[in-house]
Amino acid sequence: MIQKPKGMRDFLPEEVEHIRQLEDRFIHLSQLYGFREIRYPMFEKTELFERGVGETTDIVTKEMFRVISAANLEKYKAGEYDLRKEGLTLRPEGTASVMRSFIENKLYARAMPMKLSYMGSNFRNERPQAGRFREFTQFGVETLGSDDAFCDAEIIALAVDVILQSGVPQIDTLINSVGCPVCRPKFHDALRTFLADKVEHLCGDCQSRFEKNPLRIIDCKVPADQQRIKGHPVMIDYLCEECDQHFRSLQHYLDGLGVAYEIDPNIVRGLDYYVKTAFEIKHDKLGAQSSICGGGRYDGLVQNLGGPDIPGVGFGMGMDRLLMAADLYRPTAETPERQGSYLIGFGETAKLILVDLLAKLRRAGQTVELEVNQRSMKAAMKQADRMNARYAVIVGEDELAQNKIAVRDLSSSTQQLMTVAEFLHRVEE
RNA sequence: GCGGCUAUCGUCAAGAGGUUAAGACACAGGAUUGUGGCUCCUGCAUCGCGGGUUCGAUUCCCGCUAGCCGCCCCA
Repeated sequence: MIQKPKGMRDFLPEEVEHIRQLEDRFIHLSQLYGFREIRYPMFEKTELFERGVGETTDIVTKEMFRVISAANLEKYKAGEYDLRKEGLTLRPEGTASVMRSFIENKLYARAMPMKLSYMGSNFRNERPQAGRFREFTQFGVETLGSDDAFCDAEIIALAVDVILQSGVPQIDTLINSVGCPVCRPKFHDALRTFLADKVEHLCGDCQSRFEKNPLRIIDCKVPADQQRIKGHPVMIDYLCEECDQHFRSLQHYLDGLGVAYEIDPNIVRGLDYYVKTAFEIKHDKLGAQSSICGGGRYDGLVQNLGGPDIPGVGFGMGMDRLLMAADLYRPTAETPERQGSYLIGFGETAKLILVDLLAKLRRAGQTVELEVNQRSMKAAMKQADRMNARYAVIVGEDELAQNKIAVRDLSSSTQQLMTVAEFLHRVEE
C-alpha cells in the first residue's frame, strides 16, 4: 500500500469542518483589524528564503524541500543547472514571500501602512512530533510601512483575539525586545563575556551555540545549565534609546488595548530578520511544541530583499497547534437538528420520480440524498436515520398506484401520503 | 541529526510459546407481509515486514519499516 510521505497528513471531513471554523475566524478578525488577504506561490526561488529567512538558520541550511522539474533534474545531473541560482524551494514560511510580492508588485507605492494577511501550507523537513509536521498551515499578518509600536501591539492583540475566540481559554503572551543592529552587538559582547568562563560546563548544544548563536543559550532547557547561567545579562537592559522607547510604547499600547502579557527577556526568534519587538504566544497543554504564535518586527527585511527601506512587523500562527489547543476545550457536540430529505424508491419508475424531486429540492436549496444501494426498506430507513435526515420520502408500488409519495418525518415518527407539490410546499416553509 | 516507546479485526482493545486469538463500537444481514432510533440473533482478524531461537511463535531475540513522544528547531 502506498502511504503518505512522512510528516504529511490527511484531514477527514470532521476535521476539515473544524479547520474551516478557524480559517473563517482568522479571516473575519483580521478583516476587522484592517488586514486584507494576499496569496502567493507555493514555491519560490531558493534564494528568496536564503536571503529572507537567513542563510545560517536551520530552516535554510537543512529543512527546506527543494523543487525541481524532471527536465531540470536531468540538466542538474549533467551539470547544466545551478541549484543555487535557479533552484526552487517549497515555501518554509510566509513572510519572505509576502515581502517579495510586496516589492515585486510595488505595493509600497500605495497608501501606507499596508496590512496584509495570509494563510496556507508551509513545508519544513523536520522530524515529526506532537504539533510539528512537515506540511503545516500558518495564519499570518504583516503590517508594512510603519515603525510605530502601535502596529506591533495591534497584531499581538489580533493574535490573542484569534486564539481566545477559538475557544482556548488560557494563553501566555510573552513579549521581549531583541534590540537592533545598534544595541545588539553590545549585548552580545556582554553575554559572551558573562558566559566565557562557564561555557565549558554547559551542555554540548550550548557549547556549539556559544559561537553560533549565544542568545539561544539563554533558553536552554537543561536545568543544570539554567542554574549555571543564572543572572545572565538580558537584552532589554542593553537597549539603545530608540529601542527602549519603542519597547515602552509597545507596553503602553498593549495596556491600552487590554491585552494581558508578560515580559520575558528570554524570548528569542529563530529567524534572522527580527529587530526590536519579539513575541510568542503559548499554551501550556500542547506538549513540547507549545508555541501557537510567534512574531516580531523586521525593519530591515524589505530593503534586504531589494526593496525600499520600509519597516514591518508581523506574526505567524501555527494553525495546527491552534487546532490542537481548541480541540482540548471543544464542548462535546450535541447532535444537530434533523434536516434535509432521504429519498427511497423501489423500482426504476419510482426512482425517476425521485430524481426529479431531488433536482427540485436542490434548486430550492435543500439538502437531499437519493438511496442508491438497492437497500431493503429497513436498511434504507436506517441509512436515513444515520444521515440525520428530517424526512424519508418513500415511493414504491402503493405510492405509484396513487400517484403520491409517502413522507415520513423522522423526528416525530409520523408519516403521510401527499403529492410531490404538497411536499415541496411543506419543505419550503 | 540524536534518544525513548509502540506496532493484534475499519476503530478501541484483551491475550497465552502449542491445533476455536476475548470483548466493545462500527459495518453487513436477520427477528411473519415495504419502514429508522431500543432489544435480540448471525456474520466479519492468523496478530506490520524479514530473519532467528524452538518440536512448535502472533506471543522470545535481531533487523527493517511505520507511527508516537522527547532533544534540536520552530508555527
